[in-house]
Amino acid sequence: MMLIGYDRESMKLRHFRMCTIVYYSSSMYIRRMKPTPPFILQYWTSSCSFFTCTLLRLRPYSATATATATADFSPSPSLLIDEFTRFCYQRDLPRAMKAMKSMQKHQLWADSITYSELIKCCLAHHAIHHGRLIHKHLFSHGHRPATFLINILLNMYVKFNLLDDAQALFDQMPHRNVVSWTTLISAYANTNAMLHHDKALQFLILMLRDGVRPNMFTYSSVLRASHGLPNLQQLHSSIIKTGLDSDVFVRSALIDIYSKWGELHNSLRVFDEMVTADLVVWNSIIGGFAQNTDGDEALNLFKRMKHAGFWADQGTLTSVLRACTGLALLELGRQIHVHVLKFNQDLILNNALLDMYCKCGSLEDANSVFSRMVETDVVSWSTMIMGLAQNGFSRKALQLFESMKASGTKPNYITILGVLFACSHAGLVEDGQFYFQSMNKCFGIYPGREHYGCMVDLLGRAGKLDEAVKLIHEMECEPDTVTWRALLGACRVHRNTDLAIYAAKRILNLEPNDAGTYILLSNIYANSQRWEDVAEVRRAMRGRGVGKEPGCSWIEVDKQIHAFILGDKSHPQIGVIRMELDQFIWRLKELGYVPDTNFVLQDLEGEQKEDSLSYHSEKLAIVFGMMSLSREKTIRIRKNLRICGDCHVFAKLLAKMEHRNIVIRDPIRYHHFRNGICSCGDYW
DNA sequence: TTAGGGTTAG
Repeated sequence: MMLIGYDRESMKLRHFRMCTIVYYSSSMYIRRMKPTPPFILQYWTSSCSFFTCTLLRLRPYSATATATATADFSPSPSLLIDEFTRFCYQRDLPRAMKAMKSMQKHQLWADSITYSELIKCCLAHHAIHHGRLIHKHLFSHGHRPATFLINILLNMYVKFNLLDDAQALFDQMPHRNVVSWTTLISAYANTNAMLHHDKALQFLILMLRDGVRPNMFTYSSVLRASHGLPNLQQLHSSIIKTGLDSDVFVRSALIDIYSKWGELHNSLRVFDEMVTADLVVWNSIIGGFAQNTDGDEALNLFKRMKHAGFWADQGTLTSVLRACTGLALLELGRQIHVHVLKFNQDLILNNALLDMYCKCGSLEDANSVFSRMVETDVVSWSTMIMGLAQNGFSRKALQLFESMKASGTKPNYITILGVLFACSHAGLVEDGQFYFQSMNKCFGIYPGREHYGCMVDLLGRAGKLDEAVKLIHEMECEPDTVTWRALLGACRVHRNTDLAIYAAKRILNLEPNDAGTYILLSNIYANSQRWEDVAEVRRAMRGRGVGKEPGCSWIEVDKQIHAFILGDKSHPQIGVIRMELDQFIWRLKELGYVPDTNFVLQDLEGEQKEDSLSYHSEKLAIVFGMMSLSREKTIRIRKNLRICGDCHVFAKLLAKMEHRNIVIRDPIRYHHFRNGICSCGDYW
């Protein structure tokens, strides 16, 4: 390669082939190079073209400079563009940017593809400043880049999450094609803000008015922005009219959005209409059901998928684990764990596995997975902290939180929630207050509704009802039903009827058809022997058509799920189970067990009262577990309602008498019964 | 050049 420059003495363009080059940037000496061998100039990196050079011309084979020619180096346009292009393709961002600066000075531009490579490089390095310089260069000296290239810039701003910059650029575009519109629509649809979703939908209309036809990219993006079912159905009809509903991306987006709106039948319909699905669509539909707490259907689809000849990938297994988690299917979860080992480096999948073990009440397995994970993140730690807290190991949860801080992982909103949950469920009032008061100062996390809910729960359970009410009044955000429910629960435990009625009414103002609150209120009246008020609540429920959800417990035995519903006698072995249960109650009574009739919801007397308690679903499930599972196996039960005080005493005593381990998961927390005590310390 | 699935709470 030769260097080309103007010789200041002759004022002519010269080729310098043999020289020692000393070159400067401003006045600073940078480098000196001797030619080896003479006549052949070593290939110089093109960085020399950006400096004023002093060229020391040498005689052949002479070591002494005989003449000095100082030249203002002025490279040829093609050379500069070639260098720039090379750096862009080499992803050498600093050199490419230098080369671009020189091009800008000489009013030179490379082709669009080269800039797209450079912008990719900026995105990879999150180099926003460089991205803006490229934007400036492309529009410098009145230059007008092609629509293709502006689209790339537009996408760059979107990926940098600079939507205002993207919008400003879009507004300036003289010509917008389907990609320009789709990029902007997709940007607005992908945020969580309602306002942005509205914009995405407005832009779809403007796009149509502009005569630009949406394609599959546009529809698969804009679907995310749909608000409500009518709007979604409208979009779905437009998609069918254009014939784009056969596109797998569009189908997948339709399945996702129908699932998001809880329209699982529509999701399934869209899915079933497909002639063939690829793996991702299967994952969409399985994930849709798993996230909508319809684990049964998710598992059915998983079976169908395997039947159709597909191998599960990380995404599938994560959703299937989530379904197991929701249904508390420990044995199936363990089987999935075997498949997970193939993807043992996948962080999200491992986190789902951790959560499955925690939610199925097997902390030993969760600990074992956690300790073997090569990579952990804030979700892994938070899952473990919450898992320990929910399972009654509050101290361990707090110890783990300290380890997390020591590991350098920054806690997030949910981590703190787990910490407060641990405190509230173990009665650690002072610890809870300390973490709550320091969360903003130490971790920069402002307390949200959920944190206040935990604190109300913490104070309320500890009997500090006045402080709990004071805290609700101090909340910066409006208290919601979760907050009032926490107070209501505390009122029930501490028998504060007046405050309970106040809290319950606040809940019913917000959710007039909430069966749980009516039941809790009726419970409180029943505990205070206010049977007329109980009847009044029942009347209000009937008036509104609100039904009490019957207590239901599930247990997994030999890969089969057995459900026990209060008052339901459909289980094939129900007669034997009831007889066995009566035997256990009789033996326990001899050891001092007295049924706690405070938990009966009806105004019944004597034996009748005791009877309705005897057949609570969890008691039937426990007895069935004892009959079906070998002694060394833990009896694991999932419940739809909170466990009642009588069943709690029953489980504790039975676990001791029969030397069995029993775990009951209710909608809020877990109870591990062993040797006459429960992990919750009777505080729940 | 533009689009798709999976993890922690309630």
